[in-house]
Amino acid sequence: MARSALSRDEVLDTAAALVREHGPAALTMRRLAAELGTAVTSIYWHVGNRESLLDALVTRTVTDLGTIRPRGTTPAERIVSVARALRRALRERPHLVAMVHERGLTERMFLPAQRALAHEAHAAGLRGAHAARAVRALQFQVVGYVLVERNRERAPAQSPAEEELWRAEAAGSDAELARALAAPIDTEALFVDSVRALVDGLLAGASGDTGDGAVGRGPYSH
Amino acid sequence: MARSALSRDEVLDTAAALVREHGPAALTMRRLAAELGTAVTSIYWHVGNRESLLDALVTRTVTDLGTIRPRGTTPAERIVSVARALRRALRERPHLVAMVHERGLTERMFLPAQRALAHEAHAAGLRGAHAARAVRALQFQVVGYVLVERNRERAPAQSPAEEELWRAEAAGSDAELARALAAPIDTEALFVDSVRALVDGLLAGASGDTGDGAVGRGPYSH
DNA sequence: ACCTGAACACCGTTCAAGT
DNA sequence: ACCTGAACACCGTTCAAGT
Repeated sequence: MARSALSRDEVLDTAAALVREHGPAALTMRRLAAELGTAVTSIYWHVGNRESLLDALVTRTVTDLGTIRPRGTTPAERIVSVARALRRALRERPHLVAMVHERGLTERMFLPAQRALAHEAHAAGLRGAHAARAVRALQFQVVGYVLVERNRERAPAQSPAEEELWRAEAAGSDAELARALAAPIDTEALFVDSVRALVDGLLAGASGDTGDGAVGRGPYSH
Repeated sequence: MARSALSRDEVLDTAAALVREHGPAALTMRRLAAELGTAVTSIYWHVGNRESLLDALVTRTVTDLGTIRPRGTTPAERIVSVARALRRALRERPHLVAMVHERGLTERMFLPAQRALAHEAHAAGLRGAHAARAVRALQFQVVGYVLVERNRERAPAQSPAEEELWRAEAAGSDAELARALAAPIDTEALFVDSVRALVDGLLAGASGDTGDGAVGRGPYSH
């Protein structure tokens, strides 16, 4: 049965669906062609090659992540809300986000959120280079957190032997701490706690200076 | 020329060298065989298949990252020193660390550092579940930071058009902030600032309680 | 302008055969 | 116990040929 005309968008749609459902490894040109009901070589006419097909998928994902609306009344609340919204968006498309990451476009994907954070940092009284550092610290933290979190989810089950090791070694100083570290993590709660603690630390340094200065001031030289 | 007996260790060594010098994509069974001067199939006798070869490389990397010695006098200083040592170790083997990450073993790799952080959290007066959260917040932050940082380094050059966009949009509120965000990042300084700020935020909540409690206490409900 | 099958140079892996 | 070449089923990509 001769299928109706193939289009670039159709190729991208089916490719995205393939990645979403079966992971990036499933996106081979031959399988994609089979899914589309065309010859493998037809795809090349529409998207060039596999590399630029992936580029296109990644670009799409980046623009999809474009909308961030802060919620809450205080700057700190609004920053936490941006962080949470971002985390949710990233977690909804794990494979595609991983592809964005592999291609080094994580930062670009983050531009809209960065803008929102900059606004809130300003509202919180931070200025100039000082504010920029706070924005970037938050940006790195949120993105980094989600990357680590995703990694944990893919991780093979922890061998019980290792947990025992942990417990034996650390029990001397704080048994409850050792137990808590051996227990599973509530990653949502930890995320909010982390962002909150960082925001507290960042805003604590907020005085009107425009400064070149460091965010904290302790003697942590190396 | 018949080469001397092949060994599993020799296979792993050359494989690791290949990854370190030419990236993970260069590690094909055929190329590895050529490098070793043997038939492709000999490798299979020693390491099973490509998958378990990668497993072995990753396991090696994890144990290599095993030694962490905190430096400094206050707990806060010592935590920052652990974070910096860790960042350096991760950055020395970018490809191998990426492989560890892909295989979901980032957390395992982090066990020794986790132990050191737990010790310092205790010394700083944090206890029980409260201390565990602080340890994990730091752990996620450091690993996440390095992941994001590595990503930036692989990123394609930012198009000037985007920077202009940024500047135009944000200039209204804080011109210097906009300029600072358009400038390149001193990632080392940002890293230390971020860790410091997080430590400040985490230790600010430190009172003797064993608590279930959150690290901060503000009303950031959603 | 769009689609096709044949062909090329690569993969990882298996297996029967050697020593 | 260790090594080998041949063969298999997969890749992405190119290209001349069709409509």
